[in-house]
Formats: sequence, structure tokens, C-alpha cells
Amino acid sequence: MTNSRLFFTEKLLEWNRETNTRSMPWKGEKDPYRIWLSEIILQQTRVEQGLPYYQNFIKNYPDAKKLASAPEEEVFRLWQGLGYYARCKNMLAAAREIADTYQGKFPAQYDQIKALKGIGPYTAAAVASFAFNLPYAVLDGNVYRVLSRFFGIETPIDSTAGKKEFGDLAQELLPHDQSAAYNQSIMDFGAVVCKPQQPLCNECPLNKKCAARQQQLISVLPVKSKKLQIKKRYFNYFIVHYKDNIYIRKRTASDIWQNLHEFILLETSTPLDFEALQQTDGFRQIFGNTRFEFEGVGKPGKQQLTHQTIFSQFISLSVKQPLPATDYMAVPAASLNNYAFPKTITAFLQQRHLQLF
DNA sequence: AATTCGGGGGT
DNA sequence: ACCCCAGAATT
Repeated sequence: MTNSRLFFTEKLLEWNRETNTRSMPWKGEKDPYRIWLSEIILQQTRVEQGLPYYQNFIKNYPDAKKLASAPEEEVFRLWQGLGYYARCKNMLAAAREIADTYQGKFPAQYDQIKALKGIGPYTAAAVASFAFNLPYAVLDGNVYRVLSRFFGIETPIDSTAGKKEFGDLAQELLPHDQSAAYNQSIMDFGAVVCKPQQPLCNECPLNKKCAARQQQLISVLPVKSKKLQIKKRYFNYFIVHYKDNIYIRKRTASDIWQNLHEFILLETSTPLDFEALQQTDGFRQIFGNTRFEFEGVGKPGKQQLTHQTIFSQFISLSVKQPLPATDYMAVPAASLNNYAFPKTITAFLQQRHLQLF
């Protein structure tokens, strides 16, 4: 252990004891189920955004067995709006694994924890340290930022080499007798003091030995090598009424919003109005020769995702005969709130209640 | 090793 | 616009 590393760990723990006031409902929590649930919800998600979901899940499913036996659609409804829906699917799979293989008792060994669906290196270390005080250092966005700045490491954090370098360093810095407190400290410190923008360097207890501060690298650390490309997509949704039913389906393709539902979708590579849409093959495949009556259009939607921009329009139609389209099902309009929908559709549904077609 | 998976908030 | 968020699974 070098001097600066001892200094780092000691000052961090001291900051946590004396200055850290960040409070969260699962802090100090020892129930591994609750810790796990909070960690799954908080993957790539801000505490403020995830908090109400956490409360709701704990209330509805107080333990792993309850979650494991819950109806899948009900669980997705609770997850609706939180994003990254694979987390929900994997969470259910993990809960069932805990119920079946471990009799509902959360496994206490790192390798067992890590083997559960949806649990990667970060979450395994978090649960192992917080619930069982096992010596595994967490490596999340906060840790990357704090370590890269204090130690002046310019290796890109989104590279294989970076993951190993930062992971090894984080593990070396971990005081094995205080893994829970230390892991909590470094993440809180990154969130409160060593923030992405406008970090509080003047009041930082580490500033004397911070390499980024000494070398004026605060704004360039941590380094990320990849830049993402954003695609534009045009989702034309048809809300087709048949008697009191509306056609929907569950999205299953390897694409966004897996396991969520949607109306009849005609995706186009360019924006098209209703008249132009009717001339496409896709439209004819859906409607065939079925006569339809135009009911109205909803407010156009625009949703910004990480890798794509979704432009959506909503066109309401009514038919007097069932549609030939087979992969959609006609469900009672009043039952729509039993299904989980992506944000762009729930926004439309809310809008529609005000307008009424 | 690179890509893809949401949605919200800050700048 | 762009970045970031208690990352993980898939390709």
C-alpha cells in the first residue's frame, strides 16, 4: 500500500463518518432481498427516479417468494416507466431461482449471488458487501470517476483494460474489515462531492493529493472512448377499435421495449402521413381489404432514448369486422391498464383521456 | 470487444 | 445537444 492509497481510504471513511448526510431507505439495510431489489432498480438509474419504484415493490412483494409467485404481467406493470425492461425479466428469473433453489433464502456466497440473472460484477459486490460484509469492492460510475480523478488515471473506463485496471485498484483500496462502509462511502462521495459536473473540490477532503486537481484534468476525467450514434425511427401506431376492443400485442423481437405492449405498429424509415401510410405494403398486410373508419389522430410523440429517437404518431380507426392481422389480439379497452406499455404509449393514453375519440 | 437495452435530470 | 445515472446481457 502506497501512502496516497492509505490516505485515500482513510479520508474517505472519515468523510463518511463525519460529513456524509446522504440518506436512503436501504442504507444500513441488512435484508439481502431488499438490498438486491434496490440494486437492480438502481442500475443506470438515479436514486430519485428509482425510489418510488423500490417502495412499491417492497410493499407488494416483501420477500423473494412473494415476488417469485407474482403474475408476470403484474410485475411488469409495477416496472412500467422505469426503463431497461430486461432488468424486470431477469429480476423475476432470479427471484424464482432463489425460491426454488435456495428455498426463498437469499444465497450468501459471492459466486452464488453473481450467478443469479441480472446480477453482474457491480451488483454482486454490492449485495455481498452490504448484506454479508464480504470483501468485494463495488465498481460503478461513481467509483470510476473518483478513482480516475484522484489517481489521475486516463485509461478509458469503457475499455476492457480500464475495467480491469480500475477493478484491481478498487479491490486493493478496500479495507476488508469495513467493506460495507467503504463501498457506501466511495459511492456517496462520488455522488455528493466528486460529481460529474462542478465537483466540490474546495471542500473535498482529498483535494491535497488529487492528481486531477494538480494536473487540471478534472473536466477530462474519467475518459470515455466510445461515442454513440443515434438513429431516428418513425413509429406509426394505429389504435383500432373493434366493438369495445382495441388491438394490441406484446413486443418480443430483439429490440427496444421487450415484453411491453403496443398498438398496431407500422414502422417507417421516414415520416409519413396517414394518406401515404395507406399506400404502403405494411398497411395492406395489416388491414387487407377490411373497411375502416377514421376516428382521429393523437398528439405526435418524440422520445429520446440512449441510441435512438422515436417519433410516434397515433391514428385511431374503427372497424366493423375483425382484422386479418394475426399477431395482434383484441382486448377490451377497459382492460388496457392491466398491460405494461412504454412511456410513449402511456403518454398517449393519458392524453386521450382528456380528448376522447 | 462492441452494441444495445429507457427514461429522467442537469448543463 | 450532450452527458450521466448504485450496469448487464447479447452479439
